[in-house]
Formats: sequence, structure tokens, C-alpha cells
Amino acid sequence: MSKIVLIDGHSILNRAFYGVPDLSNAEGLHTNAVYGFLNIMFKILEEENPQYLAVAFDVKEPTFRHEIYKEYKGTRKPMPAELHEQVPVLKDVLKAMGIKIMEKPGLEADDILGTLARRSEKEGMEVALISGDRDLLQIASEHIKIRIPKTKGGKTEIEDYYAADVKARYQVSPLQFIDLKALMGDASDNIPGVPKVGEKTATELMVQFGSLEGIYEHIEEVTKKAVKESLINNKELADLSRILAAINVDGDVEFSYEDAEVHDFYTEEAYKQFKRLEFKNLLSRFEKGPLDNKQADYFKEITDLAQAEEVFERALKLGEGRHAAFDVVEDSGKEEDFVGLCFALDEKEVFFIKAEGFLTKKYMTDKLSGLAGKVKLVTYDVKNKYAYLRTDRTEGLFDILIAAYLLNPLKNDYDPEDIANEHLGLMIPSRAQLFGKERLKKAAQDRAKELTEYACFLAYVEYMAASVLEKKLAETGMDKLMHEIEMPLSYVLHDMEKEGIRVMPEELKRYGDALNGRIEELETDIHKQAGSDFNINSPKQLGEILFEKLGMPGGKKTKTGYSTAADVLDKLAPDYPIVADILEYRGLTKLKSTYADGLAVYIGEGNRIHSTFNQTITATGRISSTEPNLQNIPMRMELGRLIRKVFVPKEGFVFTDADYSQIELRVLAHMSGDDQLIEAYRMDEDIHRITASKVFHTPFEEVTDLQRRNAKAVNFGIVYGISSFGLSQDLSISRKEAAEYIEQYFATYPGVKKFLDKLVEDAKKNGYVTTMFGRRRPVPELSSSNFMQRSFGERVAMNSPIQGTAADIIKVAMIRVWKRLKEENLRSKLILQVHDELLVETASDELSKVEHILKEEMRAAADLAVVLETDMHTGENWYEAK
DNA sequence: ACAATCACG
DNA sequence: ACGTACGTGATTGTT
Repeated sequence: MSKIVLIDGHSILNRAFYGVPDLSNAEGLHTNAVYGFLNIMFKILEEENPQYLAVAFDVKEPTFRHEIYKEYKGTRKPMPAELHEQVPVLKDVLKAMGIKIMEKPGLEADDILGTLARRSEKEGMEVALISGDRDLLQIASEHIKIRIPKTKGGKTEIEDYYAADVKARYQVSPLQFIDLKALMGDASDNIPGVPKVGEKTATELMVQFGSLEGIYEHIEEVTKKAVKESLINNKELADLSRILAAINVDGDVEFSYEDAEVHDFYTEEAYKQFKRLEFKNLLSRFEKGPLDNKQADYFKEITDLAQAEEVFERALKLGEGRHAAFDVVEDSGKEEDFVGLCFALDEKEVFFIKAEGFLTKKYMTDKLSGLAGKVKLVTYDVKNKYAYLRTDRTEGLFDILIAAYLLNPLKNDYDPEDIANEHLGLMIPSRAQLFGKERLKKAAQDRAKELTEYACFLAYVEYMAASVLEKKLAETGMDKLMHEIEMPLSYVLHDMEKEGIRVMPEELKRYGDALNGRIEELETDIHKQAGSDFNINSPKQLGEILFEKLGMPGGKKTKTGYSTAADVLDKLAPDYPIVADILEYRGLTKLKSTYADGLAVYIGEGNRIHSTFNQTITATGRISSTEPNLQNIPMRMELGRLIRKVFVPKEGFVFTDADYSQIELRVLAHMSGDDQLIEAYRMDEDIHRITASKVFHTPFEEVTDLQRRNAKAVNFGIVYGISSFGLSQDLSISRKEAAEYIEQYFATYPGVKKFLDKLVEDAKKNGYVTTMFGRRRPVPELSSSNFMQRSFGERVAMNSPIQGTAADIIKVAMIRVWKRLKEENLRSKLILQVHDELLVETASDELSKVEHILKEEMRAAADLAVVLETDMHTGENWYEAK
């Protein structure tokens, strides 16, 4: 028996739009609805495996039913622009895939679908009709299944309705469903219905009388008086609604099953569309990309020494303007199980040098290191290659991962296959495919073959992408940033990771145990006060206890229930002792789990912790730290801050910690060129106090603590992309007052106001903002029609150049400090960066040199209109040094 | 996988 | 009328 799938185009697109979070491609085109539509469609196709498929759309001209209804209630709500622009895109994609689109002026999609469903059923087919709204339930039969996708928490679940299911769910047959709908109406479908009759009453009436006609024949038997009256007074409306609600199943629809036959949708044209829309998940459905398969003929596996020698020899002789690409293959991603080295000398010669026999890891490492500095070498994720590439000379290196990040720092992933896709228009098999579950099932030989192929693709992509990315960096003015900052930094970060930081495990343990005592005490106390045992760490349970059982004021705040965030509890703490205990409990368990216990698992050789510093994560250009995150070790509260005492230098060393003093505000002063702000910094006095003095027209000496605190908050606010709401929240003042502060601030520093306005203006014009060093951040939110999104975009446009420039500066400082330490043959090592702070493990006898270097190089990292001051401390542990 | 919370700059 | 300060990562609980 053959089967046909019919899709209600607009309705599913609409569902997808609201069910899938906002996505847009590089052009700024919104794509979430199309993406969601395709996902639903593919899911259905997999489940149904039909012979025929067609998608129906409404045409723009008002249809018959709309015409009638207009007289009553005007037109439908217009679609949001973000959805509207996706309609033609979806149609293009479907056309590209060769999928039959049905639309006809004067017929609604419902009518086309209904007509076709009935016709197909008569032909003896099974029908699956996919729609987002329940209108089509009236079409359900034994052979026509209505499928309604629901997005629940990111997952798509589909409700299926045959005729019997409709009856089970709504107590009426599909045919009766029309009358039901006529009675109750449907706002989304512009069916007025009978006033006073909702779903419940309508169902009761239908069950009792069987049809609309039946109801009016027995109108006297209707028990509810108000309903009865409404029915009598609105008979015309009911009849009209009946017409509106009924789907035309006998429409004049031309349709050839031949056109709708399911075939291979993964065409060249569709591939292009998917690529343009950046649907990388969906691209994997294309078994092979447009990459010439003959390419694989150029891939060669090398297993003997002579051949390997020849390859390295040839690499060494590469002329000016040429480059080689290499990568390292490790079976499970660990250095121990090195499998081989892949190498691309040109696009037609890609080698995989397998680690066996004479071709040892050491041999290859030596050879590769020998090329460094002599040949331009390209790779992916260079920071993790320095173990094989023993050089800190980064001038000849090019990392396609970093390049791809610079070109668009907003992405979550920059897998080699993504880069191949985006910058080369190539499909390569993904590492996930190769290294996933599938691999285990395969015979060892096949695995080796795939491994070789993957490795070669990798080197090939690196080779090809390098020139493309290099060109794009030059075009976007980021070539200097790449070569003079990011590439050298990659080595510094590698070195910092390798060095690690020493901790005292026993002290850490003792700290954790001390916390534990108090935590247990608080736990029993809280349970006693609450009158029952519950999980204090569960916001859900906690919310119920506080706001229901104990009846505290403060109601709902989050989507899922009560907010129990600290700022909410802070307000309750003075009146309820239990809340104060909960806050203390929270603080202590945080310290215990994240820091005491959390850090302990990362302690390695020599009691050192080796964090990972990520160079391609943040939108602004900062680095981030993971496993463990050493950039969020407690500082603000004394109890937490104590944990810094377990971070200690090795024997004979001390810690020297230097941090920039208000680097972001100084960057703002420089970038805005505001005379007043620059002048304020030249005074070399407390900047917040000066600001307070100017903003509140108070003599410097007479500024109160409150005034200073407010001025400081405004200074912060400016850097974050000021909004009166945000400031009012921070200072617990009214929005009006906050707005006045801001106004006063701008009156004091008019250059800052001008600068911020210009940032937003330029961002709107260009679609991106840049730092002093040319780093870009796209701001797609600025073109959103959503007020909140757009406002966010404006704040981003104001904040990113400031935060990003500060990030650039400290990166430069890191490189300079690192170089000086090396050039002067010091044993002291840069081991940590915390955004505006550098930590050096300093040999005791080198202390004065290190202090000098830090101060000098951090200051010289950028030439600003104001001086880059640093605060520096030395100590026997991180607590003392900070 | 995601939301809530909270640690840092 | 909307409903937020900017940038991160880890842990815990819930789905």
C-alpha cells in the first residue's frame, strides 16, 4: 500500500518559528523557522517512509473565507518580519530539493490538503497530514492520520490522530469537529464562534445534540439560559462560523502524483541552499559534498622511512609564498596513542605518515620541529600541537582555528569540518562520525583506512583553508591581530598550561572539611525551621517551602516557578532567620563543591593544576579558562578568598600578581577622547571620587561615600552599555533617578556620550564593532525587530569595543612579559591570566626584575592617552599576592 | 540538554 | 508595553 505525506506549509513553518530559538546566518537572514521546518519534515519522512510528498501553502490573495470574515473582524495579525522573510526561503529550499509545492489562489492550504487527502484515500493510499493546528482534525479518517508536532523543551513530539483518536480526545467525530469549532470559534483561524460558548460548552452541546443543526432543532432543551440566548441571538454567526470552519474537501486542485514522488532530495542545489543558510547539522545528510571524490586518490599513506624522508625534504624546499599543512592524529585524542602525522604539501599531495617501525613519534616530532621557522606551517588548534612542534617561533605558523574564530567569534564550534564547509564549501567526514560509536563496530582494517582518510582530509582542509582565511583576515583588517597577537599568544597559553599552578592538597582538604562542619549544622537547622526535610539545593523544593509552606512574599519570577536567587532572598533575610541560613548554606556549598572538591580532582604531578586556556571562545576576545576554571576563584568575600591560600609557588619562589587599574575605564577615556575623563586620569586620584565630584557638583574633598558608590556604579554601567533600568537595579533606586545620574554623567563627559552613540550608529551601519586592534564582533541583534534583542545589540555595541580592547591589551602584555622573562633567561614563569591580572611564579632572587618587567611591559602594551597603571603585590600564596 | 544559581573580571 | 546591565564556567537538579 502506498502512502502520501502532506504538509501544511505555513502552519508548520509557524510552529517551527516559535519552537526554535532565533538563528541567523552570516547575511543576517533569520533561519530558525526554515531549520525547524526541515527538521520536522525529515523526522516525518523517516518515520513514514512515504512514496509521495507535497507541501501546501496559502497564497497571499485573500481567500473566500477570509473575505467573509473581514467584515467581522478585520484581517489576521501580521506575521513578524523575522518569520515573513523565511517564507520565500523555505519555498526556495523545497524547490531546490525537488519537493512538490502546492498553492492556488482562492484556496487555502487547508482546502488543498483536505481535497488531496480525500482523493488519495479514495485511491487507496494511507495519508499522513502534517499540520500545526487542529483545524485539520475534521479530515481524519481510518486512513487519514493527522499529525500535529509539538515542541516540548527543544524536542519535537508528534500527536497522531486517526478518526478514533479525535473521538477519544474531543468526544466528537471528525465531522462533528466542524460544528464544534463553529460553536467555540477559533481566534487564530479567524472563526468568530458563538459568544459565551467555549470548548467545554461546545463539547457538551455536541455530545448531547450531535450537530449544529441538531442543537437548533432542540434549542429549547438547552439548559443553560445564557448559552441558549446567545445561540438564538447569534444563529447567523453560528452558520457563518460553520462555513468558515468547514474545510473544502472537493476543491479544484490539479495534482499529479508523479510530481510528488519521493526521490533523492540531496541535490547540488539543495546543498548550496543549506550551506548558505548554515544548516550544518542538516548538511550531514548529504552523503557526499561537491568535493571531487577523485581527491581521495591524492591521499597517500606512508609507512617507510625513505618515503617519509622524502616528504620532509620536499617540505623543506617549499619556495616563497608556499606553505605546508600538518596535523597530528591521536586515536582517542591523547598524546599517548599517537597514530601518525598527516601532511599536505599542495592540494594534490596529502600524506599520512603512520607511526610504526622507524617512523616513531620522536622521529616525526624532530622532523616537524626542524621545519618550524623555515617553512610556513599551517595547522588546526596550534596550541595543542606545540608538543610535536617544539618551537616558540610563531611567525611562520598559521592556525585555521584561530583564524576562523577571529572572522566570526560568535560561533560555538569551529570544527575542521565546519571550517571546510563555511570557508571552502566542502563536505568532509566529521570526526564525530569516525570516532563515534560506529568506529567500534568496524573491523580494525576499515578503521585504519578511515583514519587515514580523515587525517588526509584534515591536512587538506588546513592547507586549502589557510590561503582563504589569510585573505579574509587581510580584507577585514585582522591580519596583524592574527600574526602579532593571537599566534604568539597561542604559545604563551600553551606554556602557561604546561606550567600549571601549585596547590597544597592537604590545605585544600582541610578547608573543605571545615566548610562541611558548618554545612551540616546549617542543614539540620534549616530543616528544623522549615518543619520538614527537603533538598535545599533544589530551587523547586526551596521555592515551595519558602513561598507556599512558609508563605513568604515574593511570588513568581522565573519560567519554571519561584525565583530563589540571592537578590530575592536578600530582601527576605532580615525578616526570616531561615532565609539567612539558606544564604549561608548556599555560599558554603558553593565553595565546597566548586572549589574545595572541584579543584581537588585536577591536582596532578607535583601538586600542580593545569587549567586549559581557551583562545577561541568569547565574543569579545577575552580568553577563558576551563577544567578547572581558574578565572573565577573567590575574591570578593573573605571566606571564599581564603581558598587562595592553597595556591602556592614552588620552593624558592614567590607569587607576583599585577593587575591593571581600571583598564576598561582607561580604554574608554582613550577611545572616546573625552577631555574631561582623560584629565581626570591625569590627576592620578581616585577616579570614582573625581567622577562623583564632577557629576554631583561637589568639591572633591566633600564627596560622600554614597556619592562615590553611585559614581562607581555609573562608571561600570557605562562600560556595560548603560541603561537606566540596569543602573536602577544595581543601585536599588528608581529608574528616573538612574536616568538622571546617566544624564549628569553624560553632561560631565560629553565625549563619552558622543563616542557611545557613534559605536551604536556604526554598528548598525556595518553590522559589527571593532576594538582598537581591529578585532571584530558582529552584532546581528541590532537588526532584530524585537525591542529587547535590539536593545541588547546596542549594549553589546557599546561594551564589546571596550572589553575587547582591554582584552587585546592584556594579550599584548602577556606576550611581552613572557618574552622578557625568556630573553632575560629568568626561571620565573607567567602562569595565570585573569582578564586584567597576571600572575607570575617568581624565583625569589628574580623578584625585583620580575616586578620591573611586569610594570614596564604591562604599561607599554598599548599607547593610550592615559597611563596604564598597575597594582602589584608579592606573597607566599595567591591570597597574599592579590 | 537545559535552567537556575553563583563564582570571577 | 516590552523587561535588561557586559563577558565567562562549574555545579546541581530537573526533564
